Amino acid sequence: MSWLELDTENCSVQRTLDVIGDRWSLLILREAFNGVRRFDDLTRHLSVSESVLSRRLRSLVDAGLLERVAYRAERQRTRQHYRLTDRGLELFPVITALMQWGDRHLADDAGPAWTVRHGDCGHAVEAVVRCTDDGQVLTATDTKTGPGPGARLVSPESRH
Amino acid sequence: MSWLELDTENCSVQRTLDVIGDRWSLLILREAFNGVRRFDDLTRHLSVSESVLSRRLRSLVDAGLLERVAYRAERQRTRQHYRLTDRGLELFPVITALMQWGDRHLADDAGPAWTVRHGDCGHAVEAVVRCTDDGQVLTATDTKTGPGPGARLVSPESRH
DNA sequence: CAGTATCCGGTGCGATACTG
DNA sequence: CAGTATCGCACCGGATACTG
Repeated sequence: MSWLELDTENCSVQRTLDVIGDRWSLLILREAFNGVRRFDDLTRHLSVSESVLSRRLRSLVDAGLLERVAYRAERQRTRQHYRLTDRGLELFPVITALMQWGDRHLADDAGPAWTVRHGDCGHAVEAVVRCTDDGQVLTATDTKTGPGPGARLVSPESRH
Repeated sequence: MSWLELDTENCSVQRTLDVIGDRWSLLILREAFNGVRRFDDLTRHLSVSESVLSRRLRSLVDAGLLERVAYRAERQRTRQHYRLTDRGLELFPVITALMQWGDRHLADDAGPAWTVRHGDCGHAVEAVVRCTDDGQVLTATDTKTGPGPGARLVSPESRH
């Protein structure tokens, strides 16, 4: 028996997708990364109905990715916005990797609609997988996948 | 008017999600990265019905992420498997970033079920966003987002 | 401005049965 | 082993109306 027979029910990819794997969450988060954080701005930027946006925002707040904050600009009335938490900010590589793949494979002839640049120097950014030791950029074939400490076997009843 | 009023319909995140943003595609691809590539192995590893798996595989083949290949091991009969294309392999940062986030925020006490390591040296890998110039690892707040060559305005009728 | 409540419809999914 | 065909249902999302 190889590790290929390990269960994937507790896989982190699956668990993450259970939180943000629906049709709207990642798009809402992308807007939040871009600075669009108010309810009505989100309804304009995403063509999403108010009721759906409301539900998604609540689930993202419940999951600890966004927090609802009241704020008041100088001499203006109080408004609400949804701010990324640290937990939410850590999804930056996910969003960037999705964007990068789309830029490379699905962009218009004109090019991508958005660019993300390093604030300090203005150069483009890239999402990569690296070795934590020497920092070398790795492709899938440079890596080996194996069971981790939480590994479980594929349940017997699903085997023939 | 700021670039916050730019349209996001042609956003690369959205386009990518249109291809792999459903409930199963990324899990199928994760299995493919792990070396699980035959139809019946996939049905055991993912608790997905055969009809759904069939449809998802076809859409992934149509999108050019997988290719269906017949092969024959020594003295065995011909079998089929679904192999990642170059295009599919380039989703490695997406899968890795999702897994990393789940490892950090949603794992069991026991730890994650899987680990991905650099084949040469055995050290763990990480998904990061870097500056293409100096290679510095960046968080969301280190970056600036702006319109790219394919940018479009938010359509007037959706504004008030 | 910032939502909630309600209803309704389509799509995707799962179960089951069947084929080469 | 590697799928396809069919069907029913649940859920998600859209539209609309309404509230503080």
